[in-house]
Amino acid sequence: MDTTQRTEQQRSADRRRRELLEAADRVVLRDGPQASMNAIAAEAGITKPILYRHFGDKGGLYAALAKRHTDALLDSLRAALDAPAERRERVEATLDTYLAAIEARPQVYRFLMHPAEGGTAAEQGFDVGKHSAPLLRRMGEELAQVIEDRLDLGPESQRLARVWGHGIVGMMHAAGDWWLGERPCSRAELVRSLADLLWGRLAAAGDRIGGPGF
Amino acid sequence: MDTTQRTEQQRSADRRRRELLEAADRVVLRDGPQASMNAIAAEAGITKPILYRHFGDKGGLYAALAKRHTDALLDSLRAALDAPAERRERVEATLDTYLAAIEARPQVYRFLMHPAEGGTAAEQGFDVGKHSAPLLRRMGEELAQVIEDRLDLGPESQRLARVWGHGIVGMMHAAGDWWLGERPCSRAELVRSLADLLWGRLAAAGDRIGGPGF
DNA sequence: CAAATGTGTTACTAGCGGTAACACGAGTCT
DNA sequence: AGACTCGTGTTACCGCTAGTAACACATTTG
Repeated sequence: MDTTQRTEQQRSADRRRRELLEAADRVVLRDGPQASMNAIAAEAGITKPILYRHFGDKGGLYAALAKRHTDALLDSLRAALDAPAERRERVEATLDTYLAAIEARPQVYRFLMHPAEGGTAAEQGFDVGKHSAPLLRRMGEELAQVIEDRLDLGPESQRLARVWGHGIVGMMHAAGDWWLGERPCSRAELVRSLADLLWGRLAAAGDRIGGPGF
Repeated sequence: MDTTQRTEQQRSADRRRRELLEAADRVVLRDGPQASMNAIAAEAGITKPILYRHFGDKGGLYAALAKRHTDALLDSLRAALDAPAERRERVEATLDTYLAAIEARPQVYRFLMHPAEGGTAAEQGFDVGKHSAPLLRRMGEELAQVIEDRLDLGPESQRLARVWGHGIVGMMHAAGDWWLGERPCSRAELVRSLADLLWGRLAAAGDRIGGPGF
């Protein structure tokens, strides 16, 4: 029952845990989302059962690994969202922050986007704590909170903020994913185009000749 | 070399193929994206190798199954996009069509969106359909085409249209996914909120008290 | 000293995607 | 008729995966 014993051993366990996470990080960076538990264990210089003792199952390792990156990315996004600047500038900075992150480490973010997708049927029965689609949902909720806190949207503000939060995050994600694959333009151009979309240029645009009347 | 023989046998093969696809459809509707080849074969009353003879590998079966639903959904979306009405009405009709579809058969569309399922390493070698979501890409390209055809967006119209196509589709998808999970409001409310976002209400909204200056 | 605890191993299960080898039936060619 | 092809179906297998049991070693704690 000594606290000294517990803290000392726990400290060692935490250090190992961090080392294992870093090894997993390396493997995911190299092999992408298909990284196997065997490969991660080998990279860490150990064998599988240790991974399972530390993280329970693959979902646990995924969750721990995801938390690191989502927390880091969300911190960057919060900084961009909270910068003292015009709204348009803040929106563009936020978009650019996200796109720069996925551009720098595409494999990691592809890994983060795909939820658990377990092999066995254990996932389907009861998912008390792990059903969440982690990164996208968290970003959506976070953005929704910022929108609701800072914008005056009238009586439906709460619902509007949440819908917009998830919608904008989805827009950012899908456009970023497509852009990463095709690279049809520079990052700055993409940012400007998306901000234009959010700024109502879709509604303001004129019809082409032979337009919607037909 | 008779044409009659060939067409006869091919007709039979096509019929079997359709039957197998319908069995696969049933299993996916029941078991979700984790449906295994064994389960599909059992549902069809046969064994695995026949599936592989017809569809090559799991990706082929996925692609064939996906094509059916994507084509059907895209047809509905095109109809909504081409309706003779105001732009705002068309946008809302398109959003509502998509949301009604995913509401009616959530499992199918979850299957279509999350195909990647890291099986063996064989999948990694030749990636016919490895891209995260053919449905999202196709919808994005399709919408981009409609936007470019019908809107006058100035000199950068082509790039803008493609970015917006993928962005709007991503917005629709992410918001729909979140909405399906939480059901925080009615479908009509969601449609209106998203259309409001696209109509520039984000840019037009006023600041809250103690706003961005802090 | 002995008990407990974290670290590590080998060896295994069950299921997956995918494939070879073989067997049967129905039309076709000579 | 007999041989030949071709599509349909099987069983039995491969290599891989996630996950687990059983056992061994070191270290700290009572």
